[in-house]
Amino acid sequence: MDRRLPTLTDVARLAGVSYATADRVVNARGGVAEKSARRVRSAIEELGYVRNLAAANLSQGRLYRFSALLPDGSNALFDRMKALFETAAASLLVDRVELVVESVAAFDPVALTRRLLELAEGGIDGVAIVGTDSVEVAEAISALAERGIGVVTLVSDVPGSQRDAYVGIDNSVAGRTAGRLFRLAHAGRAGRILPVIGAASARDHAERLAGLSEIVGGTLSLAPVVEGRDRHDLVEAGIRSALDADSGITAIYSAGAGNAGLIRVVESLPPDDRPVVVLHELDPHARRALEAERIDIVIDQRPEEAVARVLDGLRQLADRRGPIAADPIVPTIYVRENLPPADTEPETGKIT
Amino acid sequence: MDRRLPTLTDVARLAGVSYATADRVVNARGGVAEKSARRVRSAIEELGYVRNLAAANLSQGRLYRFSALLPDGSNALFDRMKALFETAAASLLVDRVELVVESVAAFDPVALTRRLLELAEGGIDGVAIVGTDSVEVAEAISALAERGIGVVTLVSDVPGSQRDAYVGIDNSVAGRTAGRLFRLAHAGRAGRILPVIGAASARDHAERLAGLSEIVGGTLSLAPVVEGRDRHDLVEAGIRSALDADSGITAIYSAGAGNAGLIRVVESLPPDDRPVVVLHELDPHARRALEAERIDIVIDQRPEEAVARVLDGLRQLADRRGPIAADPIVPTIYVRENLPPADTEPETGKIT
DNA sequence: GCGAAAATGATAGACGCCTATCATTTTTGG
DNA sequence: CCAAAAATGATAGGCGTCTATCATTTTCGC
Repeated sequence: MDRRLPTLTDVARLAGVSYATADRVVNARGGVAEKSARRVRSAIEELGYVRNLAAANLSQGRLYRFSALLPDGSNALFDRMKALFETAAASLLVDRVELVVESVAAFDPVALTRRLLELAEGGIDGVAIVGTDSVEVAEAISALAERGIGVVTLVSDVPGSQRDAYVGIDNSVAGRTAGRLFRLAHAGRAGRILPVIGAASARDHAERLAGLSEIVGGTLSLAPVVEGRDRHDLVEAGIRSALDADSGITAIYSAGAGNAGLIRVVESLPPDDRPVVVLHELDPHARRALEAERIDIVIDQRPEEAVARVLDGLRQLADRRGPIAADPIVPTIYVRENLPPADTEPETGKIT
Repeated sequence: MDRRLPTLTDVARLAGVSYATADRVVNARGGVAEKSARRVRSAIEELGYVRNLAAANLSQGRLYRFSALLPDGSNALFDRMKALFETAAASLLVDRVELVVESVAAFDPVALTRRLLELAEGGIDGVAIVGTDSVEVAEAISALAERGIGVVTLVSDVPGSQRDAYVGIDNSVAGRTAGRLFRLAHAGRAGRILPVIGAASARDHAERLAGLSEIVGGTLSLAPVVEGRDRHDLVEAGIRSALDADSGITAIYSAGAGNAGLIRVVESLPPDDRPVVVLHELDPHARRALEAERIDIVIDQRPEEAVARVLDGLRQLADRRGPIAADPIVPTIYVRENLPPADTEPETGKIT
């Protein structure tokens, strides 16, 4: 049954050297004649030897220590990610991975930097952070990288930094995707899209908007942008006045948060004569609106996938299994019919 | 730095019993007074003890042996899955997981059953199969389940069997999703959708078609179904004659394979006056057509995710970490703009 | 061919868990 | 209260790797 895999002892025997020499080769300790090294390598090749990571880690009492720093404040996406990280933390314990999820002040590069440097002192193996476009943070990342600590940026990247990977969507792609869907939904007819963003200064929102503009054109035009500061009330007010001002609006694209406000507006319109609505992030509001056919499309970042990739990536980095593979996360399109099952966790709120 | 996690020895000490007794409790060997067992359990609780799986497996020389049985013949989806399994196999070796990917005769329950029973004899730990609706196969699965071998069905389920999980999309959901997109793309205008399937007897195709019908209605109707037997030439011919016969067709839905034929037809139509096209599986043909704006939507099963889930699930089953979590895989919608990067692997074919 | 340097061999202990054995203590029933 | 049964303790060996030490052999330069 349980055929065993070759061990380093097998390799040494086949190579005709001692275990010690084989070990010197695989662990690059030096002091081995090239001739012997070659024999060991070819024995490894021949036997298909693969080092037993479990045994290796056991022998060193290795404990992976990772930290995920998420911005505080309430935000559907980060709340979800936090929950996902915490669930993952429990099951990772079996593999000797200790994952700590922390909050840091949102939009505060200084706080983030400080915490990163503290972690570096604390002897951590890897960190996941939500990037901020700031020089301090980029420098802190370099400091971590120097110590061999893996750094993965999540949702938002830190441009020009030495992070090992970015896990998140390309916002320009997301915007173009929205644009494509608007074109599809207009079926060649003319229309005007009302863009709603948090702030023009928010890079991700701006990128989405730029992506959208790339695709629309021809029969579709853009109405003046509403800046809703990601707040329900402002979003609601902004959209209402835009709709009042322009009866030619056939579509609404919300690139930011505060979508409860948008949904309230749409709910007050006649269901059979409302604009096409595309928004971001599948939070409970969005899900309900989609189910009620008040909106058409939700573009989502797939936090589940992002979290899984982050953790995978951090582990690989910690094992020095080479640079981590990272195709970008692709924004996912949800319509009413392909919604994933709702999270049924009763939200005990207990943090362990 | 490397704080260590509590070991069973720590637990025993805290509980005031010997290691042997603590071991008897955690491994359910029996012969322990309830009073002692309780003390051990509460010590485990208090320390947050989690058994070190790596050490456990090491001590037992455990080698996970999994097998993935995929139908032979050439099929874009299964080819892709095969490649994914093989890539995964290499990196799983580090974790002492031996994964063998095999082909079995497609649509042949007898061959599948035979191979399953052989594997059961061979002392395997888990199997992934593409289900077939057949009693023999269901019985073979039961036989494996009895021996404690994990069985996961992939892409297509085996109804009424004891498989531990099904990993794949709900085809009815896929069909409804397509329907929703057609409604969106018609923007309230009337239209007629031409459905193309492999054969009416193929359950998955039939389910997709049924899903589609649930959603369309009102202004949208269905043209007579084209059965293309998943062959390019037949699909092409079928669609051409359907389009000739009915100039009112505004959309085409291909629920099966043979889409190269469909694409050829669309390429021969004027780009600015062609039907809305939705088809399944992001193979190279589909990707090119999407990029060239000859088709509009591809609904994909996400083979990457499916394969990852299968392997994860098999491992969990082998470790007896309880029943495996399984939200269904949700069919993904691709438009031209949110395509994942193409597979650029040069296919060296080298397996290490 | 000699001494120094380099390479190699041999081996032990640790990591945490599993399995097994045997001795000892405690509990139970009559 | 005693014998039998049940529970508990103590401990050894092994899994594959890493780290370290020390002894021995081979190679090299002159």
